[in-house]
Amino acid sequence: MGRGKIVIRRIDNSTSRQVTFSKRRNGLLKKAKELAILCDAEVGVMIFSSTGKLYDFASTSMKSVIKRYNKTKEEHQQPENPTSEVKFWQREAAVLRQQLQSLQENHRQMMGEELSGLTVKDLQNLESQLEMSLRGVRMKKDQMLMDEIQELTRKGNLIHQENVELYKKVYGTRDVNGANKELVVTNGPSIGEDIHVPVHLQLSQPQQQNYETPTRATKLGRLQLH
Amino acid sequence: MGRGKIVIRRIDNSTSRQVTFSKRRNGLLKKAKELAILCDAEVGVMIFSSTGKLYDFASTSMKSVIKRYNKTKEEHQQPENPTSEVKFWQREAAVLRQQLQSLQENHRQMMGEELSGLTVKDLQNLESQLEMSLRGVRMKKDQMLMDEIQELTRKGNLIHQENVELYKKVYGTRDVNGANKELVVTNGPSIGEDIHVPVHLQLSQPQQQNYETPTRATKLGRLQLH
DNA sequence: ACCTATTAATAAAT
DNA sequence: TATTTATTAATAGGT
Repeated sequence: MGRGKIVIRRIDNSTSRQVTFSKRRNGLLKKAKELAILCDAEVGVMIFSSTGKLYDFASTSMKSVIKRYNKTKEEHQQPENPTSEVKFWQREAAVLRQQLQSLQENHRQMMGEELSGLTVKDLQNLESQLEMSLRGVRMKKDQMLMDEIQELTRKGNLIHQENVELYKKVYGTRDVNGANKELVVTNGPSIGEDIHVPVHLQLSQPQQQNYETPTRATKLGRLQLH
Repeated sequence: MGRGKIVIRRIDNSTSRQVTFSKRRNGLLKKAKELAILCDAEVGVMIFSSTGKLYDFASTSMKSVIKRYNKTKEEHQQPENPTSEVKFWQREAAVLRQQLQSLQENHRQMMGEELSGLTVKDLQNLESQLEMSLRGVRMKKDQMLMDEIQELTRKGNLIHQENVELYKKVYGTRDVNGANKELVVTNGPSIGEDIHVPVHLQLSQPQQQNYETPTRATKLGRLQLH
């Protein structure tokens, strides 16, 4: 129900994700209200954004909804038993720590470190994965550069066109090939779109330039945890 | 969004109310699921029909959602009875969650996914990193294969040596170049150590074989968290 | 439950 | 973030 159809899958682009979150969150809360009013139901909705912010709605009060929920579920252990609460968070931390550790090991292997425990087959698969990633990254990069080139070309042509128009206004249509050639031709002969083909070939090479601060690589390579 | 517009007000007709409840309840739950998936949010919905029946959805678990809700509310309102131990673990979990998120984003980028937010420079650095990793992985893999070849060669030579000794015991030292050549030479002429040079060159190519279950790549590529 | 005209939600662009 | 607009999705009312 928008300009195009979408697949229900995590939205990669973080800006779009945030925008969509904002819209759909409001939509969900509105629908919850309507349901409660139209159908005389008791409704509670809790939403935590990925950044941890809470958005909620309760037709009566959240306390009441939760109480009723617990009652229905026959789990009366919600309030505070300080010991159990500590245990809950300890377990939470343990789970998170384990996930972190697993992901870290993974990350190190993808960085080409800590390969000792792997079999040849593991290494081949890792190699394939890295090749695939590399292809994706290069494709994206090339695309961005080509887009930029195209945009610049477009603008160049516009300006060139403008020059021609200005020239006509200043000198009229007579003597087009005369002394003014130098002015009109300044931009070079025909700024064509196909200029990107040789450029593309250049950019695909595994260049090791590093002509600016390599902040990103450092960030990627040496994520500091704890 | 139906045959006619409706006002958001309690539906008098009990049958219509029930039908609408059923439809809109499903709609709400569906939207909640979609929001959670699309925007990476933690969502909990509880609905009690006017007859008291419970319908609910939680992207993680309702227990977790309620706990988080209570925690968030509690933090923002009363400086209650903050058992320092509970607070400690809550902070611990928060820190770990943040680290996880950071590492996950990183991981996705190294997998060639979610490249939308990056600049060309970022992509170049990422590319360099992937190339470096790839070199490391290939080097390790080649080393392992070469070690294996060396080991096999060593064993082959030992067996060959043994064969020679056995031959001597059976036929004495006479006629070493005679009809027995075929037996002695079975292993090929001179199982040398330097055989690895051409082998190395072969193995360095970005082969895409995948002739066995890619369990490792899958594991690396799709680490499931939560 | 199913059908479909109609409204509501929202994806993408701005 | 807010607004606009083209499209899809939800659903009201009917069978």
